[in-house]
Amino acid sequence: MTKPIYEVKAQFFKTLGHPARIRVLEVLAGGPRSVSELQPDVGLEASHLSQQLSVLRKAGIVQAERQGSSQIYSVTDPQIFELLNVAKQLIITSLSGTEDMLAELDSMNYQPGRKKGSKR
Amino acid sequence: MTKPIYEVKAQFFKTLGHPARIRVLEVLAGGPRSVSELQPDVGLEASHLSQQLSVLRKAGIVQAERQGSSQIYSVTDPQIFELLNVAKQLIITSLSGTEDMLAELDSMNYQPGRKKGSKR
DNA sequence: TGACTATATGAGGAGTTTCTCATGTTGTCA
DNA sequence: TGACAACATGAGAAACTCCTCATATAGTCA
Repeated sequence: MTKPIYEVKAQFFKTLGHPARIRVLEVLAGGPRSVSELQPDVGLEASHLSQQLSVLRKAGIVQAERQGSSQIYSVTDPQIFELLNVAKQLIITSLSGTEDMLAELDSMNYQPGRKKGSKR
Repeated sequence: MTKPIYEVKAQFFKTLGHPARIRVLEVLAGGPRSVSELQPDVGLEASHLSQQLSVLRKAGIVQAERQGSSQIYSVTDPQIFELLNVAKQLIITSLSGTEDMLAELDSMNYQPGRKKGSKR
């Protein structure tokens, strides 16, 4: 009952298809972190974060190691960051194609009065 | 109201998180195709395929061009194939890590009586 | 124009995911 | 041992996604 490749791939992408899970990976790019270190950056309620981490863990994308009373999470395979980078590239390229989003970016740059750093 | 990067990324991966949509991209790797050319390979009922194509279109991952009575679909940015390849690599590496799946692969190789080529 | 082909859109049930709240487990430290 | 901290798990409502079926639109060709 081995699944066809495209199903495994789709499942894999699905696992990445959640803002909090992406956020976790972005933070882990800076090195291993405990759950309580992740929490403020990801900004989820503790149990919810735990659930999202469990999704990433079950997919084999991150791994946890107990250290005293904390669990230290880290990515299993640094290639994941390459994937995130290619995705970013694709998004940038694609933004240049869709007029409205480009316009939005434009307006961000051309209005010096706006707090540009206020996102996030 | 610009979305934070991790939301856009998550949305992007979500778009890839469906077997049929991955399948479409795999077929389009061989060059542009009309909907009716895609259909047998993807194996969805026509209207369902149309809906999935619309998801990919709205995400800017594929584009359609009318040619007579057919729509010819193609990928917008060939970098998407790089993404699919990195994903494949990650999956392969990750398979080597999870014992059960490796065992499954093993059993495929060690049973000569089985039709190995029967998938897909 | 009418019949036909190719593709798209909409509505709705079934299934899945997300998130909250309550509770469980495991480790630390006094 | 008991109290506390750090994390995980489970149940359930709300929101979303998938898929089917019915219908719509656009192009071709007689």
